[in-house]
Amino acid sequence: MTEKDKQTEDKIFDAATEVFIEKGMDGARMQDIADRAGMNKSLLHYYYRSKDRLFNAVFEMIAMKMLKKFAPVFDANVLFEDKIRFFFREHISFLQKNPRLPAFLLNEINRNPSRIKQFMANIDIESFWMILFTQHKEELKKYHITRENIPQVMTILVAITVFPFAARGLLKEILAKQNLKFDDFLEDRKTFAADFVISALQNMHLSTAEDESKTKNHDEKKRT
Amino acid sequence: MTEKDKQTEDKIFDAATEVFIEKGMDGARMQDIADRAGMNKSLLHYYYRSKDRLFNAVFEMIAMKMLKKFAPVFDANVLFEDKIRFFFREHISFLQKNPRLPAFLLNEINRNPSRIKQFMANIDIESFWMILFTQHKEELKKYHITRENIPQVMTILVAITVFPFAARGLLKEILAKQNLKFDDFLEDRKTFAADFVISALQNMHLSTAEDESKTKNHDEKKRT
DNA sequence: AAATAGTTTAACCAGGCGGTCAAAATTACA
DNA sequence: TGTAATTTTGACCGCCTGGTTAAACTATTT
Repeated sequence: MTEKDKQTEDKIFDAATEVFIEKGMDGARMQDIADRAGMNKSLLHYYYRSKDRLFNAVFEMIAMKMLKKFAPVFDANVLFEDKIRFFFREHISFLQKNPRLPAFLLNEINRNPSRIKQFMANIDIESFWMILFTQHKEELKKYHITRENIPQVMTILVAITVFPFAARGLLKEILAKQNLKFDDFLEDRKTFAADFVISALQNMHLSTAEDESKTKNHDEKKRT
Repeated sequence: MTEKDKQTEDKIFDAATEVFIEKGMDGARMQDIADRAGMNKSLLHYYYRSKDRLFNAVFEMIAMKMLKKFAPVFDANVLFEDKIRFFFREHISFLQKNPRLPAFLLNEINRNPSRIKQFMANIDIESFWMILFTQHKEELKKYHITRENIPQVMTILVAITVFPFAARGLLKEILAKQNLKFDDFLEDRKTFAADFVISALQNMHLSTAEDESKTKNHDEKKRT
């Protein structure tokens, strides 16, 4: 009866995913998950042994789901600027369909940092930086982006897409006061963010002399 | 003995702040707070009645602490670009001293969205937009930033500063693989982020023709 | 059809939780 | 100093939690 097996096991998994995302590991209740799956609480333990193991299964699946979306960064023969446009368009679209994933992951990682290993076990960061740097060596040089600055830029990219979802409730409310809708905001953001970042990259060498020596200089001159 | 009163009440509050930031509302235990304050658990109820009220006091204080940092945005007679530099420098410095505040606030708001009111009760968003727009009308026009795009830009600013702290554990690990230290990353970010954003603003009109008509014209299929 | 193996259930723990309370200790006041 | 008021304590309570178990139920095999 493997058929029925998978059926109930999946029902548990799906219900657990819902509840864990909604309430978090600490706030979630096994009884709540059982109710939502429409079955007896003991079945959760029959298939997953403990709350911890059930949560880990859910966490692993969500982490993978999130990480998979970064794969296109490795595509060869694509201009850096096109990757940026593609990233913002696709990643924001993905998060529109899964708006609670960022907050879930960030919170659970902060709550239990040992899960970072679980999250990073499936990615090879070193080769990520390598591929990115070698694939776009010329373009990055043109932008005056040094090797040490790549993380700064990448963090800006991720921050711009992820943060609005992590602060979703707050941002919704703030936008509403200006008669703006969150969904319209996101739709605009797909292109605005790309234009913004590309504009910054193309022109950073004009507005700054990126020497460390300049760091604390307050008086700047008027622009051209 | 109002002196001793304040003393123990503050000890409770401080211990509660620690524990709530560390474990969150759901994960925090009254006994844990009492232990950390070095007193009997009943005293927490004597001074704060319930876990809920104690948490609310802590949440309110942290929300205010965070919001106060946005006040300089209202300063008159300061160039927009200088405000941006000031913002990144001061806000990142503030968060370096309070690195867990963003994750705490974001999580608790997501977990219980009704707290948004509590968070926003102390700020007047409408006049925030108004002041910002009128104070920097000329500069924003020069940047080709329309009224509707201001939230996009502001969200980018906040995202760039806050996200690294919300994803602190993860980012630390990622940077370590490139032999970079989180603190150095933040130090660099104070100036890099400012240069990046200002560069973007100064040159967006060059790289884009920001007509609304263009916004949705990418050769993709019609959206919903 | 009977025995076997796998699935689902209800009843039931032990421990931990937020919260209460009466008594003890301390302080304030006359 | 004596007494009233306040602060602090430990013992306690009812409830909820994750988890267990034996029995009931269902499907599979012979």
